[in-house]
Amino acid sequence: MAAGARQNERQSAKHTVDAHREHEDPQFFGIAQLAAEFGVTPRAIRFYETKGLLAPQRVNGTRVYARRDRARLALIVRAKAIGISLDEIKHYLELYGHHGEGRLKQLEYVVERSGQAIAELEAKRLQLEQTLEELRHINRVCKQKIAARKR
Amino acid sequence: MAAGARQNERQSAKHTVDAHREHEDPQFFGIAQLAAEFGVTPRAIRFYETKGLLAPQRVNGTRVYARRDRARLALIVRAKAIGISLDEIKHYLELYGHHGEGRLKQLEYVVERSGQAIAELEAKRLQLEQTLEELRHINRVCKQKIAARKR
DNA sequence: GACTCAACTTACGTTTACGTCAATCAGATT
DNA sequence: AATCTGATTGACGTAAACGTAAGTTGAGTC
Repeated sequence: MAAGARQNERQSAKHTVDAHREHEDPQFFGIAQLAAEFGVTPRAIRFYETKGLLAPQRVNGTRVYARRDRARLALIVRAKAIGISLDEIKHYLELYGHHGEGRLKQLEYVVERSGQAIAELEAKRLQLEQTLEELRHINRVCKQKIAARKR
Repeated sequence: MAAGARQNERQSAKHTVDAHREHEDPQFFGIAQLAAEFGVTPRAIRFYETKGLLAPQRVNGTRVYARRDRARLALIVRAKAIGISLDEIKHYLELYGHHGEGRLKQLEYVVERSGQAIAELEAKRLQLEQTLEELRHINRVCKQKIAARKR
């Protein structure tokens, strides 16, 4: 992860220029860099792009990701871990994109959609907590039985 | 859901026998019944069986599900909603199966595995709550902006 | 200027989780 | 006996989410 950043530093010969950038957090990121950071493959990131979830700038064809893109990828990865499909994630991302500007109609739409999304996720959290509770029960019971045998 | 149970009652002509069973909860279930109850298709339930997640008794080839099978299906559906693969769910189910009997070694294994499962689910819950928090933030901000415009 | 090397595209393959017929068959109904 | 309903077993299809291989290109390195 941090190793990827180190390699990029080495590539540049301008020590002096690098020196004054050393303490800023980076503005842009490469695909391999992000892939390593979020534990996904570059292939996956390009795939997300074909699905319209990401749209990084290009420099001579090479993808260059800004911090906004990085944040979007972070949300994609989290949402995937929760078990949300890429199609649904696309809707989430649209909420992220449009909640700054927009006219009243737009804002009201975002409120409604995000409200729905929140409700769905809370339902999912309920399922998760029920399952967790059952597993904790099993764990508890087994520990008790083990303790009982050692007496 | 409850409509499925009603249909089965109607099929029997022995009113007297039915009458004394009326107030017991059913022992067995058909595939269409369970499918309706849990919001999945019969095809899906059969598919889970081919994957070794269910093993109902057969009566002349017809699948008959006991309450234990019903409970397993409930867990399958919940786990799927959380975003767990059928392969992983299989492991969960094995915990459910083996935490009653078994020798000490077995019990200790179940404790360890269920402990892992709990840790993983708690991690997932964290991701979910982070995402929820961000959505709530968006929702809040948009509502404020709308309120600001109406002034 | 040849070489390296990462990143790009295109195309096809794979796994998971089912859906969709089609044919069959057991019971219940008429 | 004929029919109808509901369930079962293949066989095949499909959509999502990538993996893999093959060939190309642009930017620095020797």
